[in-house]
Amino acid sequence: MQTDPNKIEFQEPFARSMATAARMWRRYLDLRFRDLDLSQARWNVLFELSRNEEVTQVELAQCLGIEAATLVRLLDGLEGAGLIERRPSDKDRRAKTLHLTEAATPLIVRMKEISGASRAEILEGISRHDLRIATTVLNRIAGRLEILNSGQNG
Amino acid sequence: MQTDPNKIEFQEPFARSMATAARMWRRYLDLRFRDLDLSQARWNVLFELSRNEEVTQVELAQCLGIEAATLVRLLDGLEGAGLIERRPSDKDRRAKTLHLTEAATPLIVRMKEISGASRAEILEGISRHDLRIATTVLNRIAGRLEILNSGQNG
DNA sequence: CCATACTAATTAGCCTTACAACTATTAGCA
DNA sequence: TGCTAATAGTTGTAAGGCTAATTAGTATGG
Repeated sequence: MQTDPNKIEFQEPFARSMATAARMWRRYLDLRFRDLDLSQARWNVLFELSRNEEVTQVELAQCLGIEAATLVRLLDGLEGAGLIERRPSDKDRRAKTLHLTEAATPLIVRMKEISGASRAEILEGISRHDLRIATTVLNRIAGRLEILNSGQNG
Repeated sequence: MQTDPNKIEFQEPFARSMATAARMWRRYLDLRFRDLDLSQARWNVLFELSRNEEVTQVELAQCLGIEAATLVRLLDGLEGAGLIERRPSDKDRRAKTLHLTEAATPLIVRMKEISGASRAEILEGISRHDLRIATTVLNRIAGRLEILNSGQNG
């Protein structure tokens, strides 16, 4: 570690804060979504799908930054609830393309409201400037971790 | 929502980045700790305990920002691995105080090295200034969420 | 063309986390 | 003092995330 030692004392608190904030954020959203019988994880799937339909599972997992195996169960739940459909791809018989159902659209509107309101509530009082810096930092970290993780696995 | 609409477009990307970065960070640490048969979650417990022994489970859960019920299982694992002990409190017969064993100390040294090195690796190239702003933002969020969550539950 | 390597989706099994319900104990108040 | 409310720890159950392994299908190299 030839890193500037002055920096190290900032790194540990950062890591803790990030982990805690992320956990609590999810918890809060799960709470807010409970009336709709949905969770933050499922909401993310629906939201991503609403921006980008016809994708395959692998592609969607990539967008969401989760493993394909994790996505399978989320999709099982959403399919069981009648919110999405899996259709066989006509290009590749292994693959399935994902589609929102009619039932999903009003729900997505409602969820957008809730998640937007929650975000505003949680982030209230934080300046645009700071939020943008924080976002940049987090993006950079995610990018770095993607390299590091893929370096170990593949 | 009478929030400045200009801000909203920054909020959604922030939330996504935070969730993704936190997930990937945990994943990377779990990978790095695998040789030691430990996980990021257990490491956090040991680390917090090394700074603050003799606490009860409720107190420790508070420090870590997790539920007491969640901590129980983590402690079960650590106790099974011979790294901690639960002793009955002499002040309150319901409570137990937590203590590291001899076996834990060399492991903690090793884990501190690994987690420090990982942090440096992941955060490399991010300026102290930005990191501090990001930390402040995340801390503020955690504080806000604590209020919001407790407001719903208790 | 066929054997081999890769890829898409799934399943099984594990860990971390949460909530709810339960037991034992303590604290408060009437 | 004795009843009631709160608190410490535990257990049950469920969801989300991961890896590893399986199955089916595609691509590639000889």
